Amino acid sequence: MGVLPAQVTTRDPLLALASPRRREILRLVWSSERSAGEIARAFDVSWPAISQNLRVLKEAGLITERRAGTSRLYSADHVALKPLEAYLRRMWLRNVDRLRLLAEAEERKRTSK
Amino acid sequence: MGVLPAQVTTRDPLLALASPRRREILRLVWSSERSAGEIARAFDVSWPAISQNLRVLKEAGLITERRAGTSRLYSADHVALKPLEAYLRRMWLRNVDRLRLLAEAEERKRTSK
DNA sequence: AGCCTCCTAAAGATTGAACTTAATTAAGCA
DNA sequence: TGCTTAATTAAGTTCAATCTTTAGGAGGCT
Repeated sequence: MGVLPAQVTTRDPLLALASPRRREILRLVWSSERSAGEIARAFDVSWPAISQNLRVLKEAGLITERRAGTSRLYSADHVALKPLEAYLRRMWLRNVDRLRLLAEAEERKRTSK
Repeated sequence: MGVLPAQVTTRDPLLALASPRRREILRLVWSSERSAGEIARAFDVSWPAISQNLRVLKEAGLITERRAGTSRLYSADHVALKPLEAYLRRMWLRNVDRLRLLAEAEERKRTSK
């Protein structure tokens, strides 16, 4: 008698948050709705890469998607994120992810040449 | 003038929690100290596999290690885990990880033959 | 209709995570 | 010292995550 699930595939929220990239994306849509394009422009990776990450976040139920014309607008789902807010805010205060992303970029540059 | 870090390597706590296996381990040592052997016996994987996971948790600062004779005793670091407790308890109430581990085991069995 | 713009889907490469088995360290005890 | 128990380290394999490039779909304009 259960209601059919809204999402076909469901992902592990903590696995979704394991990626610094996705945490940065989440931070971008934390307090204001943003289009996929806006988000992609904030990073130094390809557009599809961001699109894929947005999907992971969406399937984990951490962000919501809304279509407006040709754009898709994403924003954080604060209801789902409630029990994680304390941790994320603390982490962002220390700018952990920014440092981690920089370190990873450096590492990639170092090993590729 | 900073104090030298107690851990040589430091890991991402959310990355550490991304693994259902490690979350189950964490649950085991949540309210009582347990030896590595005790923990390993609770799972259907090799001993070194558990040892590696314990290290990840330790380097993420989520568990503490104490040596007692030939044993090593692990327990959850509730200070570090404080901002994540709400989420973990909720997840464990729903037994999400147990189901996920079972599903993954099934999947492995299915695809390997 | 045609042609933008915006974005996702598909396919393939590369990297790293999580396991395996085998070897090693370290403590306790005869 | 040598043997046993307890656990990690090392080396190698497999699989999945994340990126890339290329192709496709859907809405809005003229």
